[in-house]
Amino acid sequence: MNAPIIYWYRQDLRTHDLPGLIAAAATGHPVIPCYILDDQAPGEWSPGGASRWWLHHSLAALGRDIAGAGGTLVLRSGNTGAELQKLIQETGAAEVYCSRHYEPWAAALEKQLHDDLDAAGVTLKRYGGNLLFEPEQISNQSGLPFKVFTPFWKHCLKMPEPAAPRPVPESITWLQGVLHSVPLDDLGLRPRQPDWAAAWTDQWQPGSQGAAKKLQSFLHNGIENYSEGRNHPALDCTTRLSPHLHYGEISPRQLWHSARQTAATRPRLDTQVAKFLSEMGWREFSHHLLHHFPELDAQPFKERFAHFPWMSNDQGLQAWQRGQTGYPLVDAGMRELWHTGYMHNRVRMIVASFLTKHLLIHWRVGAKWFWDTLLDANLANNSCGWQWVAGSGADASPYFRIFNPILQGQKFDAQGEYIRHWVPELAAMPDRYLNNPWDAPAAILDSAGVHLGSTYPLPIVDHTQARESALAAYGALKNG
DNA sequence: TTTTGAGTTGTTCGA
DNA sequence: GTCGAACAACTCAAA
Repeated sequence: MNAPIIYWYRQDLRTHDLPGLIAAAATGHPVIPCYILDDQAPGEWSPGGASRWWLHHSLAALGRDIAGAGGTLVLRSGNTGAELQKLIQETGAAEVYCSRHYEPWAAALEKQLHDDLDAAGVTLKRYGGNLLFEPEQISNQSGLPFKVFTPFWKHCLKMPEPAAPRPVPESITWLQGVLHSVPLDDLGLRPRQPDWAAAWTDQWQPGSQGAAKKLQSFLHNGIENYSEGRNHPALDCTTRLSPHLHYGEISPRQLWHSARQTAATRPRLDTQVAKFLSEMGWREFSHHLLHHFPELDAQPFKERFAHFPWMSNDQGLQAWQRGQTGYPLVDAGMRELWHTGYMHNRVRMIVASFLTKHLLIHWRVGAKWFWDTLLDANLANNSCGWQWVAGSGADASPYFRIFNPILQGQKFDAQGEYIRHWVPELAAMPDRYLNNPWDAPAAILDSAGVHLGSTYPLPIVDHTQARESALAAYGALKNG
C-alpha cells in the first residue's frame, strides 16, 4: 500500500513549475493538496486586509486548477502543526512536501514542523522554486552574503541559469475519498460588510491564469519601453505581477525564461529585458537579505540608525494615510493604494520618502500601513524597500537624497493624468500649478474651483523647511 | 593585507 | 532652459 503524500500549500499557490508537487507526483503515491490558514504563525506579519482578499480569490483559483486536474484542494484552519497531524491521522500519510519560504517566521515553522513530524515518523520534504537562486548559492568571495545590489546581481548573472519552468505533472494520483474541507467563505478572508474590495475584480484576477495574462500583456506591450516607461505612473508599463508573485501563482523561473525568450526573438528589446530581469534581481536580493538578516523587518540594517530621532506625529500620519497632505502626487499615491490595494513603484518611493523625511516618521510605521493595504504585501520586499528609502537599509539611498514631490510630479506625471485621476478636486488645475496649487494666483484657483484649505488641503509641511530638518537630523546621526 | 573603485531610482545651486 | 558640481563619508567587493 502506497502511503499518501500531503502537499502542504503555502505561498506557492500554483500547480505548474512546482518542484515539490512534481516530486510528489513522481512517486506515484496518492497526493493530498492542502492549505491551512494559520493566523497565529506569522505573528505580527499575519496578512493584512488587502492581502487576505487576494488570498481568498487565489485559493479559489487554485481549487479550480486542482479540480481541473482531477483532485480536490483541502482547506483547513488553525495551528499548522496540529492540522497537519490531524490530516496525517485521517489519511495515513507518511510524508509532507512543501515549498521553502524565507520569512523568519516561515523558516522557523519549517524547522519546527520538520522536528515534530519526524518524531511522529513522518518526513517533511522542502523544495525550492519560489526564488531564482537559493540564498546558500549566492555569496561573495569571502563566503559572505552580498550587501550591495550591483555585485550581487552580477554574480547571479554569472551563475548557471535557473532551470526551465516545468508544466503541471501529467499524471498525479490524487487521494480518492472525501476529506473534510472548510468552505472557503468560512475562512473569513474576504471583506463582507462593507465589501470594500467589490470593484477589485475589475483590475485583478488572482490565480495562475490571471498571472499568465498579466505576463503576456507585459511582454506584448509594457516591455517595449520598460526602462523609461516604468517610471511614469500614468503609463501601463509595469508588470503588476507583484501580488501574483507573492502568492506564488507564477514562478520566477517562468518570468526569467519568458523574458529571455523575448530578448532572443526580439534583440531590439535586449536592454528592456535586462532591466526587467534586474528588477527580478531586487526581489531576489531582498529575499536573500531577509534570510541572512532576519531582523530586517524591525531593526535598521545600518546600526547607527537605531539612534535616529524619529518623530511622533499622529496628525501627519493620518493626513498621509488618507491622502490629505496637500502634496498632490503624494495624495494621489496614497489614494490609489487605499482604493485599489496597489501603488505604482515610483510613487511608493515618493510617499515613503515623504513619510520618513518630510514628516520624520519611523519607516516601520509606513511599512505597517503598506502591510495592511497592499495586495502584494511581502515581508522581504516591504522591509527592504522601506529601509532603502529611509537610508538605513543595505545599499540604501544616501540620506541627502530627499524626493521633492513637486519636481517628481512634474518629471514623471508631466501631463498630470495620474494626479487628476486620483485627486479629482484638482482636475481643472492647469499643469503649471497642478503639483503646487498653493503657488497659483487666486484667479486660477477660482476658475479651477479649488479652495485651498477647504476643497483641497494646504501643504501640511513646507518642502524646503522639511528638507532642511531632515538633513539636520540625518547630519546629527552622522556625528553622533 | 592593502588598495582601489564603485555604489537603483535625487535635488539644489550657480554658471 | 541646461549643465556640471556639490551634497559626505563610508562600506563593500574584489584585485
